[in-house]
Amino acid sequence: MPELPEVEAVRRSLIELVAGQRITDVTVGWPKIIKSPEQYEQFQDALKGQTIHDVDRKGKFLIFLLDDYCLVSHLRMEGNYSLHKQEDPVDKHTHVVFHFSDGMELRYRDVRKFGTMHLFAKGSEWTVPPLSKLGPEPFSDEFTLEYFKGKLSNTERVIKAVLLDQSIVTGLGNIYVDEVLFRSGIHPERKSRTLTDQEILILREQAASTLKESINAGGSSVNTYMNSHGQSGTYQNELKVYGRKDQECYRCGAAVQKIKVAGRGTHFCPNCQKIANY
DNA sequence: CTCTGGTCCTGTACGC
DNA sequence: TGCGTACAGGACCAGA
Repeated sequence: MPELPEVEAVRRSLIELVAGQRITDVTVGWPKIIKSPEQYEQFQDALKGQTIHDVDRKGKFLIFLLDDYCLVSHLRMEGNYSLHKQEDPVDKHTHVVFHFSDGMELRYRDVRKFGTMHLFAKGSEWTVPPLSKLGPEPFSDEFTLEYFKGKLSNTERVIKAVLLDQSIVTGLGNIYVDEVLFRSGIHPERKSRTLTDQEILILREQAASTLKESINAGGSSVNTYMNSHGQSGTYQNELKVYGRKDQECYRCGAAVQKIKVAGRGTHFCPNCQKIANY
């Protein structure tokens, strides 16, 4: 559920909590979260003695930079980090704990257990999945009109499926794709190759502006999502179609519809986002 | 190539 | 009131 703006909110709050912290030990309560190294014991061993220097992000991935390693963390549906004292009671959904030399600990909590962590030797993280497969972020210089046009015209898929594909553009998830398509006046089931140059231009602008606005609002707090300080964002109040099934479209008053597209619940306004004629 | 459906998970919503 | 069941979803994988 956390998408780019929410992960950015987490990154900003997290860096204040962990920058400079030295890891003395790591507890792993659910080994499946650790995707690499294959043996989670190696994950634990490698991290002992490492200091966290910075927390970066690409798309929906958090990237912890350590002395010799790089920890790549994906929160998936509802993973979250928080700092605790050792003596604080441990929630039953806490699956990974990073113990620090000052006695505090960073806890990774994830009710669904869908989140992932990859540990790589520093510098190699961009050469292997998952980071190597990511396309540019919507507001990056690499996300040029030529690039976007090329990707959209090169496939028979519907636009929603293309926007969810992290290898084409990274950071959008189910919520923001619906919002961006609404703001662009484009039906989620339009074949991406039928989009006009003008529509592609608008889509690119709206993808960037929607995410930027949400970042500035601290992200959206749908389903009680919060950053690592326990603060919620406010962008959920700005959502125009997501979660508004059967409610009036803010723009035209028609009832917002919910259908399934690319296997996902999809909200759109049938009046503002017409598919006819294509 | 692309779509569908299963997988991983568990809390929540819903029907009876 | 309480129980069973369907559902949600990011990324990935197998099969059509």
